[in-house]
Amino acid sequence: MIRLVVADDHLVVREGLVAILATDPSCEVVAEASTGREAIAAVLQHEPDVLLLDLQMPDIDGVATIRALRGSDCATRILVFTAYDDDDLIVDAVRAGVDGYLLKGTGRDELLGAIATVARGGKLLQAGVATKILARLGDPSSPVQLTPREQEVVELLAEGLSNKEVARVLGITERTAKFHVSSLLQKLDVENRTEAVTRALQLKLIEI
Amino acid sequence: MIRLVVADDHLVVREGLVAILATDPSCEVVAEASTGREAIAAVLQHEPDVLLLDLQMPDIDGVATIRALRGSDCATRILVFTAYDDDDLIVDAVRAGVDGYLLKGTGRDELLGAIATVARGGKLLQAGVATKILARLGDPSSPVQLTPREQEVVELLAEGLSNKEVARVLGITERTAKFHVSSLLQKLDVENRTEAVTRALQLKLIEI
DNA sequence: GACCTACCTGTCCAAAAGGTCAGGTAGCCT
DNA sequence: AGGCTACCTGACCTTTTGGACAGGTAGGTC
Repeated sequence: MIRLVVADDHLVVREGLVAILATDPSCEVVAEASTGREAIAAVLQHEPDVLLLDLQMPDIDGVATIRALRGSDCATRILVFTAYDDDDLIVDAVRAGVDGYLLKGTGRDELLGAIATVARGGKLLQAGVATKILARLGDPSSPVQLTPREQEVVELLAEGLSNKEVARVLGITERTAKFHVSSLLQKLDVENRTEAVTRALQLKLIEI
Repeated sequence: MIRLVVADDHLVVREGLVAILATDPSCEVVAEASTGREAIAAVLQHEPDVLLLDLQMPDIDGVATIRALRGSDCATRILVFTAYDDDDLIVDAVRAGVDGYLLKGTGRDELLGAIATVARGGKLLQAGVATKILARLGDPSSPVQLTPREQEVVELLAEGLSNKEVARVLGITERTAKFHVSSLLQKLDVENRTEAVTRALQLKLIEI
């Protein structure tokens, strides 16, 4: 018998998971949680075999929940079940130590199979997810590594600051600000600050 | 008795909705669909009272599904149930003629109440959704309306093109390109082309 | 000490950017 | 016809930008 805790902030998703799990006599949902905090409390209290966890939740988000549980001594396996196929989140979650990563839309058999797998101590990545991970780690196509200063500068560029303004904000001379901008243009392989901002956004170096 | 069709590409969500609806003896799910095409076919075949519809689906997306059904003569009420609280999608869906808009995470009572409301012919917008609609329509805080030419120019700016390059691409003089850039800076209320790109991205005038 | 990186600064210069003032055309609407 | 918008162009100006030199410091590693 596999004991589970289901954590998702959406009632409908929780109900759906519970309904599907109810069709498998070897599964038993011992608790439900709608926030990260509730999920942590439920896991520590019930010590289930598997935690089915959404990444998006109020108060404590999924990744933080994973880190908190991994920091405790509980042996519960964590199976992420989320709508997000965002690269960064997947990488973060996997780094935080999940045992499996499923995308919402997963079918009944795949879901039950995944639960059985991680309950046995196995690891599991869906095909699409694995592809993203490998694409990120295996093929460092754009390992653009900015220095802390360059990071600050590119963020200010996105806000439309001139070299002079950047210099004032950072407490350096305009000449040095220009130096950092030039470094950025080189690293990002672009010809002007406007394109640098676009490229930085594409590479997710900055957000707006 | 309210007859429903449930359309969502995620099995878990469909199961969740069905499970919740099963607790209400006045509701009956007559069909499920996992794509827009299936949803249209199911509605035309069963002519349910209410269609519970997700906006994100393979083949035909939710908004297109709504338009297709509104174009037919079926009297089925459409209740959108989606994870997206994206402003544009909500506005599009409401414009396409939905009878209600619920966000995933809606509770049991609210869901059943909403279904009963639209089945009676009522309209329904969740508080959060209504706020977004009003914010968009009632308070035209930034009704930045670019001319076709300005739209072209701002897209080229995002690619890092200089005025001279913009002029060459558009077949105009550099002076005219500068004119359009100046117009953009005014409309977007910014001081330089770099900030103009950032602002245009924030306003979703362009994509990268 | 030699070496590396990150960081900072200077001078000189050509190009680009952006504003101001002053025009032009074409199409559409009342 | 008059008014409107979108679009295009010119001359002139100041500021900004970005590159090409050529250096400096501080902290860390080998």
